[in-house]
Amino acid sequence: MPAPSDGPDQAVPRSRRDPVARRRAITQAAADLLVEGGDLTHRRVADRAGVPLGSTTYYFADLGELREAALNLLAEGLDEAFAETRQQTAEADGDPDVLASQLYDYLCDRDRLRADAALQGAALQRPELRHLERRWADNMAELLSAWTSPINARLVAAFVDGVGVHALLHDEPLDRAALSRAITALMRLPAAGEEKK
Amino acid sequence: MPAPSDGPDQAVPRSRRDPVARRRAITQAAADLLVEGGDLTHRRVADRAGVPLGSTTYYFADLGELREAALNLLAEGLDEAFAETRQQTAEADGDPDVLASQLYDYLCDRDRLRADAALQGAALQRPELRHLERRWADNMAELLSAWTSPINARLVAAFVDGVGVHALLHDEPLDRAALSRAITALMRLPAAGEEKK
Amino acid sequence: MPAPSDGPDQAVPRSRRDPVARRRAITQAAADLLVEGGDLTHRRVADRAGVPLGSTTYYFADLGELREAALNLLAEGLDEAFAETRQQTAEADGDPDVLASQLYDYLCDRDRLRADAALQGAALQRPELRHLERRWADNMAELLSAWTSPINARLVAAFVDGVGVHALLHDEPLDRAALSRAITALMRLPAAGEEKK
Amino acid sequence: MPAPSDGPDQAVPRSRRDPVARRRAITQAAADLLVEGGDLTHRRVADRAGVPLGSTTYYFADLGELREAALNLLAEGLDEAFAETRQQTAEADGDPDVLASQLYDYLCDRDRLRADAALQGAALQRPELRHLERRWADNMAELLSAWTSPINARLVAAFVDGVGVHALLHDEPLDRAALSRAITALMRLPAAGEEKK
DNA sequence: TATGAATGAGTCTTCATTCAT
DNA sequence: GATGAATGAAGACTCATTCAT
Repeated sequence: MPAPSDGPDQAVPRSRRDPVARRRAITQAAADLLVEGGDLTHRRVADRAGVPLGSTTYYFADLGELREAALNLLAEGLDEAFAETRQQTAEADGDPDVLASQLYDYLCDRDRLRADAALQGAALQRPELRHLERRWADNMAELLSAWTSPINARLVAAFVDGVGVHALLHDEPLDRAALSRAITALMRLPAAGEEKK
Repeated sequence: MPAPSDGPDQAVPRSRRDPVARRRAITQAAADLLVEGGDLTHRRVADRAGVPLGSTTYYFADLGELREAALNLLAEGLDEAFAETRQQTAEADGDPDVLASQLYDYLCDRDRLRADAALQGAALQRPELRHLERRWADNMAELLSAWTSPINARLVAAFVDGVGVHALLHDEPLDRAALSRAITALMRLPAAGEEKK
Repeated sequence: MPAPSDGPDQAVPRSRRDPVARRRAITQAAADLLVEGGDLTHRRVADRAGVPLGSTTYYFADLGELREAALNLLAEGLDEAFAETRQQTAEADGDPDVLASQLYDYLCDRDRLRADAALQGAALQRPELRHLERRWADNMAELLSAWTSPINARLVAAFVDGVGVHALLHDEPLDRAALSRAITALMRLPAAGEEKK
Repeated sequence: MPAPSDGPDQAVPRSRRDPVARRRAITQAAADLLVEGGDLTHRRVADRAGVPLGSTTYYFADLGELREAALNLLAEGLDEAFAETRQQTAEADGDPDVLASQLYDYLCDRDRLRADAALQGAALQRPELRHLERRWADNMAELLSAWTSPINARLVAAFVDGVGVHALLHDEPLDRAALSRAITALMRLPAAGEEKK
């Protein structure tokens, strides 16, 4: 994925004596494991990453640190995806349908969904990791803040989260139109006081 | 819970000689542990339940079975709470505000929220346990089906789930009015085709 | 060592399903290791005791607890030897020569000396174990207190300790007469004030 | 210690490019660790000395060698202190009080005491290191040999060792007068044969 | 010459599970 | 029926040591 600036030399052993790549490989393997929902153990990570067991403890002081790095990687991946979404919605100049469409795409990407779920699970279980999940919520709120009130933005963010989990748990396909309608409705919710009329 | 329905027997040491109570105590302890987010181990369960270590393997073939029983207990607890909610909303004769109010109460009960999260986490991690979480969604859908379309019911269910997780992860208090508005809006969403006008 | 009350059955497996004996065997093995000066590890203890690795952690929560139990065993052994010494010196009705003789015997028993050194080493390295070593010093002081002032008793105790370590470190045999003279002299030391005459 | 006797060279980063200083820093760090009673590991030594991990194995073939060097350093330190003591006692022209006073000072210096204990512990545990501890005893014997018989000198040496350990293990302050009396008495012990009269 | 990366052996510890009693 | 003892597998982590650079 990163630009292969290997130069013209050999390109095979990859990661031997390349601390950055090695660390990354380990982190990535841990992230994969997390997404797949299995337990995170040094052994499993090492196997998955194709590195000797000792490497995992060489690069990370303890399993918690490794887990955090992996979750960070996941969060960064989501951030990137998010930046793209923002980019495209910005161009749409406030059309809720475009936003709904973007979110629909998000909800169809099960890998992303599972990454998010992993983040959420970690945050739920370990309070000290809550900031990772909150990042996502904040991103969402920020994205929406251009188009609706902060409070509505939060409702939409919660809604999308809920729908994401539902998508993972129930396998009936999502209905794009219904989703679009729901998002539009939530974004148009009146503020307190101006209820109804 | 401990109604002393011992019958005319002797004064036994409580739950000794009462396999059902013992099994229940173990299951409950496991459920508590699950809600608290700790690892589930025979030892911890036995300690928590105040029973000898051997009991946990005597009553449950293996840890998976014990976990499932505990999750079932959790699900039952939620079912019960749900039945109550349904009861009260039924009496309200279709007033969305009453429903919103009920859901608000649900979202304020962090224990319930955490039980739900535990269920969700288990379902997310182990596909064979998905039915447990789905139960909750089905309950929700059924409750709402009297008042809105099935599809909207699902949207509301997802929304409530999402808001629940948000409540656990972010600690700002929830705004009852906003929630009420959102639920009402989602329930009133037009079906496909009757869009807009 | 304990009376073999095995009954008429088999007498071989010894310690199978005999928690007391097993615990004792483990403790003894650890004590032996300590006396020999090697590192104390679960594996080594298990090997030495002829029990599976898991047993050592089953009977002792952690290595520290095992070490303490082993040191206690050592201390008890010393206590017993001490009781005997006291017994015999008591019968001697205050004859310093008898005391010196006893101490000489003590200093010739290298096993005892090494047990003492192990205790001392542990106490030196881990302040929380100092009470174990102090026990020995207190015993000594008490034994001597019948015959000399407390302060002289402490001097003698320290002297005996020092000679013990010397005996371990230097291998020339000890001179019984010199030792006897030294002890007698230390015990007869005048108290402060009555110096010389 | 860091007298900048760099000579006319350049301003190097301190000890970089100065193998001797580096080796010494490592040895010193190891000695400190030994005195503090902690485990001796390459990592800990490197950290303490502020040198890269590799240095510790670069300068010492293995940990045993490093340990021995550290113990040697400790022994040298004691030797130096000893030389001073000898110097001052020599000037005192045989006054036991002066000697007792010197020993008292020694016993009040807990750092020295702990260095000695470390040496003793090492010698007790590893026979091949016994010469290190013996050095101290020999020094002592030599110092005293001018004033008393060799055998009495050994008794005094053993006594001082014992008192040193006592000082470390029991925290009541030492009584200078008693100590002085004891040393004097031990030094004046008659040789075998001339007992009493 | 020097050093950070690397790794496999070995440490403590926890645990599910089995089983004798 | 019940339960405490027992144990081997596996987990986290530490480290001496080796070696590429």
